[in-house]
Amino acid sequence: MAEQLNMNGLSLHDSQHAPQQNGHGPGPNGFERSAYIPPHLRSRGGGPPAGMENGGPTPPPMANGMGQSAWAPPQHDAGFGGQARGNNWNAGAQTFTPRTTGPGNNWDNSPQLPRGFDRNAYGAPGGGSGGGRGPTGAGDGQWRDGKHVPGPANPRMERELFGTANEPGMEATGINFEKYDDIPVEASGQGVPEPLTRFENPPLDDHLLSNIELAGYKVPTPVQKYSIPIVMSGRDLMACAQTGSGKTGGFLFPILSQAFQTGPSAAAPQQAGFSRQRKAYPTSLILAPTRELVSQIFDEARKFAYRSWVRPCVVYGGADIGSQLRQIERGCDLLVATPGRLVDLIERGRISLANIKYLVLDEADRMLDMGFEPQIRRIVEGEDMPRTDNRQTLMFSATFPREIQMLARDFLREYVFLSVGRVGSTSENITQKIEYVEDPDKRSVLLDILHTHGAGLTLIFVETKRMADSLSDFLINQGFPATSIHGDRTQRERERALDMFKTGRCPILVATAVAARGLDIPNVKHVVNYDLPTDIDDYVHRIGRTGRAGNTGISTAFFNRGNRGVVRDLIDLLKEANQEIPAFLETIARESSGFGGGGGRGGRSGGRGRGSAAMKDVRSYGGAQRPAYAGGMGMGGGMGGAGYGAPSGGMGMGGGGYGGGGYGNPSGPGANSWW
DNA sequence: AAAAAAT
Repeated sequence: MAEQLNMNGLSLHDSQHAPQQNGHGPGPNGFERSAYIPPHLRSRGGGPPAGMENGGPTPPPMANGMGQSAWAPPQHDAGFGGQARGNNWNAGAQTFTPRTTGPGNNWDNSPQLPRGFDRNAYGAPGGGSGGGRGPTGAGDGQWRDGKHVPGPANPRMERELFGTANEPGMEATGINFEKYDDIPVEASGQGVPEPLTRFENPPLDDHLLSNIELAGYKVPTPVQKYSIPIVMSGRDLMACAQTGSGKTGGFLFPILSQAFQTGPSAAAPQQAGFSRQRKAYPTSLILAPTRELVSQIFDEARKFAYRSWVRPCVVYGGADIGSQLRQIERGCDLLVATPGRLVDLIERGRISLANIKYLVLDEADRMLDMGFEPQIRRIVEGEDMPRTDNRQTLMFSATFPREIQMLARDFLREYVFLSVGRVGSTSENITQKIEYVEDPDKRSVLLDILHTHGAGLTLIFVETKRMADSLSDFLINQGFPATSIHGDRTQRERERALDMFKTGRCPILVATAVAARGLDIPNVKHVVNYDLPTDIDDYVHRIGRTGRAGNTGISTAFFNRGNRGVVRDLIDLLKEANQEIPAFLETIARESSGFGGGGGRGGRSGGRGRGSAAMKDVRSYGGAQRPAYAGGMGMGGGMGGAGYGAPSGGMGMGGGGYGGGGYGNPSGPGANSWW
């Protein structure tokens, strides 16, 4: 049972080994159940606000009616390598992150105290690290006497972490890195460190290097070349990069490298009055918008934390919270989370952010789109997270619209701005076809395609959840091995669908936007945009599910007049990627441009610059406080892939050029919905 | 407009 804490295992097995956590048991959980208040109803009138943010001396014992209680149920895994880890932290004052105060490289890892932080008190409450055999299996090492003592090799674990993942995806061999070398990267800011060229130079931690090798990564991707030295030198980072660029490694490598070398950070001061502290104090927190993405990042973290003292954990909604709680208790140094579930766990008093040294916001623009801003702000600013001076913050976002600039201003400190060109758009690994198909004909055209391109994984994107269901039902009725993934399916169904797809047992997956971004599914042969998205960036993300890592892929999009909103962007994109442009696209583009004085395009340009918003360091245009948004939209100078998106001429023109932009709501604060 | 996410 101590195996499998990977995501899938977590959700698939939870009902088996956690019966009493699910409600009707005696003790804590029965209590939990009856006291449960839905998150969105909490702290509105009624219930006392969580009065323990600052670790006040006498927090109410049941601040939220749950958690924090003294009863501490028996740990069923206690026999498996000791109970709560935490006895090995007497290693002297180690600081986790040398946060250099000035710019420049700092490759020696001499511990420095973060500014204004005195961390000599080593209370090491229950959440600590120690000899326990982490159930994640990823980190079996220890931090002992100021040294990193990696755990023993574990062939079975190696197969699980590195082997099987690579079999279908041929990830371990033959990665075509030439593709990556074409990706332009631009860094700006004060004292930007030199990019590295190889993982070994300047050196990452040896143990990390051995894990990187196990994973089959040979050369850093362009993002990694820049981000690794930036993070290692203690700087904050704002990176405009998309999935597929290797950004997960871009933040995991430097974070883990430093963690391996400097050991656990001091634990937060013990809160008075709590003898059984079951709170975890992670040192790294990674937030991402979707459960699948979080799961994927966690899987990567497990690989690179293999045999180390670092215990990665993952929490997200839709899965049994009980098993996640137990996982956290066994050690939680690097936490990957969706915002909602994390807030929940913080409210339950099970996670403290007081020890965070590294905060990563992945797909930040996506998180804002999904309405996570209040929760993110709460996590970053409204709980016990160290302030910007005492942590390192890395933000990744595909785009850099005003809202993200605001977040960057509030969350980052003297950040380095990194702009990474699109992967895929300029590469010719993907053959993009656009077919004119009226809505009622889509099904039969799809059948033709499936018959023609029989072999290989086919990913079909639709706009709505209902369509995802009905189309997959239809395909199944037609005898195709299809399944679907969308937000109304249960987490278990989602994971199962994804797994069936990845393993090829179900090589046709019908998906909504939930799968459009971030998901790394190796070996997708064909992406079908059954319904085109209204945002060209979504299109780029979707087709980016194929042609990955140097493989070739095909993309087919069904286009009709209902999609004329994206026709301009689509043409530009196809041009840029050296793809054939069907005549009907040009025709419809001409029709549309005469339409209401450009109203069709006005929304995008006059709005808040969604989509391909500038991947540009706004600070050079008047500082981060007042993003000179409409000013410098010249689309990141020299960035590949920046040529499309905003209409030629950029934002500056967009506002004035179109008279008709009645709904153009020119980027006032909070101009969130413009349709 | 749709999707996602804390129950």
